[in-house]
Amino acid sequence: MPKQVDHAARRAEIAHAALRLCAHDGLAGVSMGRVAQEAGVSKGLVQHYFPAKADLLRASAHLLRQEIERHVRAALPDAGSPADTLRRTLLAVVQLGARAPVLLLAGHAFLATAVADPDVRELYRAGGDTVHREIAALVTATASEPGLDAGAEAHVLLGLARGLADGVLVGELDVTEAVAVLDHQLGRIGVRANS
Amino acid sequence: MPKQVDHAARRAEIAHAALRLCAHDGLAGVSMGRVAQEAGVSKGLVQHYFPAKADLLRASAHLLRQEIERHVRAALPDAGSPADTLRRTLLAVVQLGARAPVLLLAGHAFLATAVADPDVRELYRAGGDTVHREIAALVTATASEPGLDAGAEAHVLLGLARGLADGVLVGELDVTEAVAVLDHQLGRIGVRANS
DNA sequence: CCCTTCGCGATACGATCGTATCGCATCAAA
DNA sequence: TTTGATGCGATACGATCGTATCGCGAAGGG
Repeated sequence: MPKQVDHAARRAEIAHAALRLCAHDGLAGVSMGRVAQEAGVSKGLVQHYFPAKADLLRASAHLLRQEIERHVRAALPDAGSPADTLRRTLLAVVQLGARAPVLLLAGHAFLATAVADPDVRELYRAGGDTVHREIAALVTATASEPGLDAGAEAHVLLGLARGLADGVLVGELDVTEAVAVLDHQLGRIGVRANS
Repeated sequence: MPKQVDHAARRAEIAHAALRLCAHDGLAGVSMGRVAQEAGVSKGLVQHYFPAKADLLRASAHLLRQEIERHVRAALPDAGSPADTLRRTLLAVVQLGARAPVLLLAGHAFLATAVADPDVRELYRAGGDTVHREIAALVTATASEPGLDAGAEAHVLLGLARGLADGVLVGELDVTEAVAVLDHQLGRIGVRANS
């Protein structure tokens, strides 16, 4: 057999470069040539790993989902109480707006393709569902208030966190305010800021 | 004087066509030629009213803001109590995801340009601020719970509404669920669904 | 009735797009 | 060391991009 390279790693590198461009200029700024330049490789190489542009975009969307998940999970190094885990998870989402605007922006840019491309659409739906289930489980585990509808609360918290992240992104409010608002809402279902 | 036409109307028509394309394919799908085709005019005409593409995009962003405002205000034909107004306003935001996905999608597509272009960025920030102020005023006017932080509540409600709209958009939940979640949260600050 | 002035279509241009194709190193197997 | 499959760069091509420029038709004032 001839030369062997880490196929997956190269693909990820290129897709990552595409995400960076996407965050900076939107999907409009993503072209094969620019991705190659951003990744520091030749245009031919990009073509080698992604025969068509659609392949590259799909791969980028999948990578994006992984990256967001990684970012959120990275905020939970030491798992404390369920209440703590819940709060830290939501905080991580809110902080996406400030710490990883790249991911948020790319996520928004892909929304348009999500309504057109069934694959990407399913990616969004499934991703959202998974997070919602996890949040709901944490709400149930916390359960300091009786008679709480965990599913509804999860939707409130998740929707709120995402809305706040966008608000932070456009400078409508800063992270401190957003965190305060989130804690305010968390307080209502019995989750206090300190641990 | 030679021929006279409604300059502003033509500009609006063209910008509207751009928004439609933007919602369908994202900003990547907006080109001078396609906008002309979508608007049913010649490419030269588009160029006549918008010398550069950036002009067209800026105008589209401004039109988008107006359209969203119009959509929300259209949901308040008969102004009832402040509580009713508050609920209907937020409902209108949530229903953007189902009834006018074009506007939501275009809004997301422009987010990337909002972080780059100071003009568009200010558009987003100012728009968000205005809505927030109005919501906060309505919360204050409703005020069935004592000791409520109207600003924080407004952020919760607005963030939630936007997050829910996105959720509806990608099919994560349907409008009925989203409305139920919104009403659930509204109930907490003393706003009931019936009037 | 002519003539100026503006609205608008048509065409042209270089740049860049996505994609196809070719050719040359490179390295494992024989 | 020969060999052949493979990684990857280079080049080419038509389409489409954004923009510049020209010219005709129309319409109202002289």
